[in-house]
Amino acid sequence: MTQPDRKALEETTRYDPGAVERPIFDSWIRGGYFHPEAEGTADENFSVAIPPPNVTGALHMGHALNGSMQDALVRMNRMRGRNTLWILGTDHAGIATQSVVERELRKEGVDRREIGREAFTERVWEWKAEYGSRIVEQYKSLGASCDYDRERFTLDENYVRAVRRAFKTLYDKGFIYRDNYMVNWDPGSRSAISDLEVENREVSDHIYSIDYPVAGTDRVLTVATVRPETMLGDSAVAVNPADDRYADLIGERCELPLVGRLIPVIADDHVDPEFGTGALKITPGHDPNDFEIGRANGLEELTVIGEDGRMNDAAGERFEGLTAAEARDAVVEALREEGKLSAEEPYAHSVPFSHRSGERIEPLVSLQWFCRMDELARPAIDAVENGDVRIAPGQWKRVYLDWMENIRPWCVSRQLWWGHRIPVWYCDACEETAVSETTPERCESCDGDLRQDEDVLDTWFSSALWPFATLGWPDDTADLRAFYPTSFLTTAREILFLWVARMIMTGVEFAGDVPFRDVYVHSVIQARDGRRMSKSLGNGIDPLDEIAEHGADALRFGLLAMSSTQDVRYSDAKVQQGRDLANKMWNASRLILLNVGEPGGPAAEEAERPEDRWILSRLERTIAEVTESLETYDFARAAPELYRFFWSELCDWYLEIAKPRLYDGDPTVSAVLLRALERFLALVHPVMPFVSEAIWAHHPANDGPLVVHAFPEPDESRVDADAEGETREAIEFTGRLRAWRDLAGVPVASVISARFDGSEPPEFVGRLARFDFGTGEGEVLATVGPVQVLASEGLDADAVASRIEARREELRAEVKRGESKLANAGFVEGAPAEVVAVERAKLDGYRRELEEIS
RNA sequence: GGACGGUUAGCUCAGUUGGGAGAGCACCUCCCUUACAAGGAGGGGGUCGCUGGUUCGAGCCCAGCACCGUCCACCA
Repeated sequence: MTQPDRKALEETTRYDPGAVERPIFDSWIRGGYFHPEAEGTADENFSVAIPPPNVTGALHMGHALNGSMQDALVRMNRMRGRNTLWILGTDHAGIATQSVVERELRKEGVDRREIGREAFTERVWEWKAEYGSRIVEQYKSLGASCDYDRERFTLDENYVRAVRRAFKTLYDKGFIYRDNYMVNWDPGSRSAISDLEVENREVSDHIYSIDYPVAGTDRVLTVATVRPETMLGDSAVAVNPADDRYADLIGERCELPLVGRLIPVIADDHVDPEFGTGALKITPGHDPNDFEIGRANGLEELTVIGEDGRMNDAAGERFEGLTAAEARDAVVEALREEGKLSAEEPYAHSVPFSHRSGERIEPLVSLQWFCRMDELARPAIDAVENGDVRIAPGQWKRVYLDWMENIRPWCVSRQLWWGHRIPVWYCDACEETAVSETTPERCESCDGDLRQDEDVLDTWFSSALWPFATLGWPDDTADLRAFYPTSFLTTAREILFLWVARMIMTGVEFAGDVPFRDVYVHSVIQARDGRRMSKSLGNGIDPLDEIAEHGADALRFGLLAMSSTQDVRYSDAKVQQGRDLANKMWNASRLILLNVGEPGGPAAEEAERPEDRWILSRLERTIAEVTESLETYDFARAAPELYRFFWSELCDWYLEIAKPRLYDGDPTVSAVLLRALERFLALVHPVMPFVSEAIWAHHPANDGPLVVHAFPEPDESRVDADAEGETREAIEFTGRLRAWRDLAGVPVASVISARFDGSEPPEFVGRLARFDFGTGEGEVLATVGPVQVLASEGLDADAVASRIEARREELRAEVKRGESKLANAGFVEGAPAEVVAVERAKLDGYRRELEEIS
């Protein structure tokens, strides 16, 4: 904790986040405030598991936004006295990390296959030790109050046990199985990937019509295809059984051009007679639809494209070794030569690409491990339907349920070296398969040598266990008992299926309860151009740059303020607003803290003046509003509300109103200001932890750091509607007088002589508007409501007259509007009585003012 | 092909159950007034995407259309 330092307070007229943030963060760490003991129950405690960033990653805006949201709620609950844990860690991120290290090796001229699996993974671990947790350090810059002593990694020793336990359990239940099946093959990473890692992109291709001669006849079947290169692996031609044009050909054979193989003409309902020629070439080895049709009809699954994305020897000498793209041109050329190409037209369609490598997916049949999801999904569907897990905003609940209802098997094996190696061992001697949590020495059946499966698991298989594996599962640990289930999850919607849904499934299955009670799906912060921020587009903005320039509090405030239910374009205007607020807080606090009297005066509660009661009342309303906003994840409402109260009500009005009394040492004002400042600092701390803690260090009531200060509860007894109304009226009237003098062209410095007709307003009205109501005599030049402005040297009579005429014009328009509205029988009879009454009162007011003003 | 969002001031976005269109930034005028010029006071600026409908009254409700975005989808 920094020591209160009056000199620093006097001299520092500008808040400098760069100088303040790190020492404050270190003091929090030293105090151990982020490291709770495993005590109490999950119901009493508050816990969050951070979405683990990739170990290769750097903090980006999505992390910064999500981190700001989590930290706001974590800090608020910690301040409320709950035993609070925010667990963080990183994900080993199979493909991403392997690629990074492979790239490094390539720079040294080394291929990973040369050094072998063991040496390679050793290199990855070295890389991880050196660069791996950079992102964890970056979370500290943001001020994230995670428990850095409990940092986890998805390849930790204990995590390996969790993954193996999960795998074995699912295997024993029959959910996990191995099968030769069509998968999304990513030639870039040379691995299978899951459906969720595939993105469809619109591509301009050509659609080709190819003539397949029907054997023993002079007829041809013309098929349409966008992938002519796969015809080398065709096993059949299919037509719709109800299609009269081809009914007589079913059961016949076609001669496959270029290849000469005879393939059957089969009937299948999947064929749409309306599309193309109504005849469909069937390549079970290289097309997901054809694969299904092939299996249904017992067709041969030929492979002509290999795992490297090139044509293999089965494609024939002429094409072997070509990439699929090259082979396409070559096959088209060959067909043209043979006169088998009857049409070629441009064709736009969507094509699957690997989300990881960006390469075009090559559907291939290969031997992979799959996890059947339907039975796991059932309780996870129930959990959301019955409210055990609440998903907000509401539309995402529907999206989640739709996906879960139609869930398909998950391909969990990856042909990589970096990751959780599949815990399956094969015995070549007796062909036994062993699935085990621990590494078996010998084959149990024949004592033969065992060989572990070469593949690793999908990264998401391990992250699916995150909320409980980080707490020690599969052991029954104190952490699990104290902090599981976690309290909530905030997440980007792109990982709703990839991660969130799977956590719910595994949580129910393994940990016996849902992993979190609330899921809040936040918006996406887009680049200024409205697209996603991305490295390749070069339109990203680095949150660390923003922190360096404006401070972490400013970035947090800005992100929360701009976060919305809809996606939003990043603009640093809101971040600057946060920076300005931090500076304003600092300077207003200087004014207060350097001028308040000695402690021991009357309590704020005893204040009697309306303006004192006004600010205390406004404060409590603000506390209620901000608290409710935070509790409902409405950060975009909470942040501006904090700004509005502090800047506009406390600084612009109350401090200006109270200054003379403050300088005079009025003890009531001191008490009011100290109370307001203390409660506000605690209220704003979850959003802007650094500046609030920095100011708190100088507050006389400081008896410990703000990070563990009580979060303010709204105090209804301080809400005072009368004082609010009275002061609001005085403030509005001050504004009218200021506007009047501005339009009348009165120089700022000159005080306007005036008389007040009736009982005088609060002292501050005249002072802040620079009107002197005490000078009785003189010619009345104008009236502003109850104020009679007296002629004096500084007043330009013409300007005043035109100002008055302008106002009268406004009033006449208002009167007209009100009269016509009230003359409308439909309105008077149809609208609620109070709406009509309000309208009448307004009309009366305008009429009165029109009479008064001259 | 389905589904879900969005369209409001020059920019980025709010707008609770339908009762006189808001904020921040930008802009204009004036002010270095002893907390803050990253400041203070005042001000200008909008056919709420388009077309119909319901209603005394529509940014808000209903129907249709247009454009932008996201997700899901095995039509070659």
